[in-house]
Parts: sequence; C-alpha cells; structure tokens
Amino acid sequence: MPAWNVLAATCPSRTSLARIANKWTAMAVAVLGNGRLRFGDLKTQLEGISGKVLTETLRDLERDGLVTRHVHAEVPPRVEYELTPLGLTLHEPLLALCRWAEEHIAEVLENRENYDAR
Amino acid sequence: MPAWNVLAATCPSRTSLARIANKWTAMAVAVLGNGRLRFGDLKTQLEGISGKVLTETLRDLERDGLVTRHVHAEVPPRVEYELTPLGLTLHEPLLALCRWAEEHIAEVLENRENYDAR
DNA sequence: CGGAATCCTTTCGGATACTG
DNA sequence: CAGTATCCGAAAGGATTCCG
Repeated sequence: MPAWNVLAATCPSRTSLARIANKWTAMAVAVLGNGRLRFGDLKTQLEGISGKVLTETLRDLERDGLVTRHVHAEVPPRVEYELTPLGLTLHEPLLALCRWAEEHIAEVLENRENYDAR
Repeated sequence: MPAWNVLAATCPSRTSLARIANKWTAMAVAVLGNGRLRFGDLKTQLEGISGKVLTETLRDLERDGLVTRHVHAEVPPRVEYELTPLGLTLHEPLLALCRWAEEHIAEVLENRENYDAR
C-alpha cells in the first residue's frame, strides 16, 4: 500500500478529506451518531439544509460506505439513514468539530471584532 | 451565555464550523501544528493550493484568532504564520481528520467501486 | 414522503498580471 | 517574497416543481 498523504495533490485520500471536512457532513454524521434517522427528521435537525443538498450529502456518504440507506416498502415511503461501522469511527472526530465551534464561538466572535476594528 | 448550537440555522457557531470544517483549513492547521512557517513554505506543503486561496484561508484564520501573522522588516519580505493557543486546540481535531482520510482511503475507494458498480 | 429534475444565484477557486 | 487586483470558469447550494 502506498504512503497515503493528504498533502499530496493527487493522493486519493484528499478526495476523502474534502468530503468529510465539510459543514453539512460534520453536522449529519454528528446527528446520525445518536441512531438511525429518517430523511425528513434529518432535514429538520439540520436546520436550513435544502432537500437537494441533504440528498447529495447522504448519497456521497453512502457511496463512501459511511452511511447505509434503509428503504421501507410502505406508502408513503419511509427511508432511514444510519452510520456504518466505518461511519461510526468518524462520529467522534466530527462531533468534536461541532463541539469546538460551539465552545469557542464566543472567543472567535471577540477576535473577529478586534480584527475588523483595524 | 446562550446555548450555542451549530444545528440552529442562525447560531453564530455555525459560521465558525463552516470555516474549520474545510479541506484547506484542516490541512493548513495540521501543518502549522509543527511550528511557524512562512507563506511560501506553507504554499509548497499544501500542494496544489493557489496563492489567492492560501491568502484568504490564512486571513480568515487570523481574523478568528487561530493564527498569528509575523511580518519581518526585511527585503525581500518574510512573513511567517503560527497557530495561536486557540488555534492549537484545533490542531489535534483537524489533524485527526487528515489522518482518518489517509487511514481509511483504501476502504473508502473499495466502497466507491462497489457502489458505482450498481 | 423522499426524492429527481430543472433553473438560477452565489461562492469557490484557479490563472494571470502587477506591486512594495 | 508575499501579497493584491482582476477576470473567469466551475462548483456549491437554494427554490420550485413534479412524481412513484
């Protein structure tokens, strides 16, 4: 196996980093860590996300094997999304990012004010 | 202090999440964790980044107080960037993301193949 | 309900040229 | 060297409509 390195422009690992280092991905994986959720509930929790973007985000996560899609043969349809074992290994790191943003936003806002005042 | 929550559409913490949950930010903070670096060296290490984007990324990080900019009064100019104490608290989480991408890319690539084969 | 399709606007990000 | 300014194409992402 090659020495994967996100710093190398053509290394495939960078495509994976680009996908996980993303606002919506972080929020989705953080929320899905609490258990499987149906599309509509996820959309409600990720306040402000459009249906299109949520669909694309989930499809990408499914393609990379981070999320499984459970389709129930009902009408109206019910589709649930759940983290795979691989996706679970990302839950803590991405939840940590969300927490960081929440825990440090006060300081960040202050820094922005100081910066903009110059 | 309010209950900051990245899931809330208008919560300021989401603007911070959007900035740190980003490919170039993750790579820059990961690299800067090894110590201060001048602009050109950073640009070399973040293979493929354009000068414009690196400048913008660093200015945003500086504005949020994650990075300090050291300008040396020399000619040709020498400018170095360094993580602040606040930025240092992000180093481990973001380095973890880079590492995750490198460590799991083989599995991810396999998952993509399987998915695309359908 | 969970999308897919379409349209449109905004943002991202690269290339180039120029400057202190 | 480390930017800044400008231009442009590509991609992200929202709104709306329609369908099984």
